[in-house]
Amino acid sequence: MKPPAPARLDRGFFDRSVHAVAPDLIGATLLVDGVGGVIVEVEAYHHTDPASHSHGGRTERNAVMFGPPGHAYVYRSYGIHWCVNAVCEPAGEASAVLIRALAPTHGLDRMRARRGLDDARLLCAGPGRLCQALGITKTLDGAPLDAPPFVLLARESTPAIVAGPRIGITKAADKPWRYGLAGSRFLSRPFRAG
DNA sequence: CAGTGGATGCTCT
DNA sequence: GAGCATCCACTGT
Repeated sequence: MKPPAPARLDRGFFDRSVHAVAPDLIGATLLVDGVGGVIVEVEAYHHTDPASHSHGGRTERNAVMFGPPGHAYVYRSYGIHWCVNAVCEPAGEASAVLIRALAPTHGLDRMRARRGLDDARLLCAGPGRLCQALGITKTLDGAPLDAPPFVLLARESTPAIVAGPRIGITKAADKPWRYGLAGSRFLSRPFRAG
């Protein structure tokens, strides 16, 4: 017997608190046009969190965060990189999970060509790196995660998850809202005691 | 391995 | 005009 195909995550998966969705995304598989891998690192940004782009209210850039869950919020970081989030919670709550690192499993050659690197460990180890490897840009801002070019597959077992402070922020920097797959070689940075 | 600084462009005040 | 949810190259141990 052929094992059952992994379930696709539907929009209902994201229609929960960002603090529930974020750790549940660890171990899920994210693909864009067939290129991607297993999510090993994420960060949660709640609308009541001063570090969240949505904290100051709706603007042109963060408008997608105020829309329905299960969609991609893509923004430009430091003028150079793209970063991708999954919008969570009921529409209007404006919370999202930043996807920070993948363990590459699909389309390694295309990732290497886009990144100009051979080392699999560095292809998707960081939010800007993974967007470059998967070809994610502003054109996917607002796109649903349960339709092409995205594929999002549920994990098939519950992994060991570690948590710690988020990276690269100055506000609410003490909150332990970064989640990672314990022991993964593909994290953007190691977890302190994990 | 740790720390520093430059690149680079858009958003918001 | 300031401030970034980053990355890379370079320095010094």
